Amino acid sequence: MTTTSYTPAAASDQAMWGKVLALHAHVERRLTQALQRKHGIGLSEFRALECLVHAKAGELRMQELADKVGLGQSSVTRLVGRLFAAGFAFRDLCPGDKRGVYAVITDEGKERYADARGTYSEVLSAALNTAGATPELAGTVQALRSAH
Amino acid sequence: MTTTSYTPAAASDQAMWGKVLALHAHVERRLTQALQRKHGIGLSEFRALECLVHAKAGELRMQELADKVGLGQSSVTRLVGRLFAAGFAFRDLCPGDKRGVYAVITDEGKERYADARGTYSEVLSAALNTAGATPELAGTVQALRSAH
DNA sequence: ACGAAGCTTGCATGAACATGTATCTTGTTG
DNA sequence: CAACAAGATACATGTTCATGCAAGCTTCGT
Repeated sequence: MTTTSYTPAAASDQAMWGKVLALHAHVERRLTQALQRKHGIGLSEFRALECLVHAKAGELRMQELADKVGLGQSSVTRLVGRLFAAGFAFRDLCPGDKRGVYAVITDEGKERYADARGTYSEVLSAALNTAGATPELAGTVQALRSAH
Repeated sequence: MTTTSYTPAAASDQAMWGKVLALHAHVERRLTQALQRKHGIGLSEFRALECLVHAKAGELRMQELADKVGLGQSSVTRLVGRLFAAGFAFRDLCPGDKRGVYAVITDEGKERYADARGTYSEVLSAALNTAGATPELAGTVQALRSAH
């Protein structure tokens, strides 16, 4: 009838997604502020460093990094540019394919990540706790945590 | 228990939040593209219209709107400016408090919202389904839907 | 009670920044 | 050479932070 014939869970999906959005906004805002204030880096930078630290040899192709941090390809070009400007990473040519570029983390980048990691973890759990303490989001947080 | 010195659930919180981020990025991207392509409005505009439609008299104070859509105060000033430029809303002075401003939805705004509402609902459910079909996110989506 | 000083609140504006889309450059491959 | 792939760049948008301004509120001296 409507565009698709019949979408049974659409209404509850919408209510559910509204809570996810509220939770996401709440948590991400706190993480952003804490990382910026205590360590001088943004959330995308932190997550990129995290990916690089855990990657083999501390390096990733640009497109791989884009997928892992959930950004577009061009955003990652500039993100790595920022990491380079801050001394946390550099670009390296891919030996086999001269089109390819590796983003490589530096020792300084590893240190900054190690510094910020604790903050991230603490603030994340704290933000989830405060969100879970509100009646509106309690069920959502609990469901996510139970599911692991 | 120990919120500060020792956070037992921190590690799993981090893993869990990574999945929420992936899900959020996936779904929001699809919603953004669908609304922009089919109805020529952004996600924030759609959500603002939704808040206004459901608000008493179709009007909200700027700060109320900011809270509901999860944006900062200045972002909402500009968001309502865009809605005004598109003919979907206008500003009205608050009678009691001359500092206050109401954002009021227009008939045209209500129509555009009614048009886009179906798209939003369908794309949301579809995006949740595709995400839930991946082994990585299946558990997360299921947990959220069960919790409703 | 009056009223002015000082703080707070609600919104607007300008500059900086991050992101997405489209396009361009360069390199690879058939 | 044609077709395609990986990144870089140009441009337009949207978001935030810091700031500014105007209106309400509070307090205190007279």
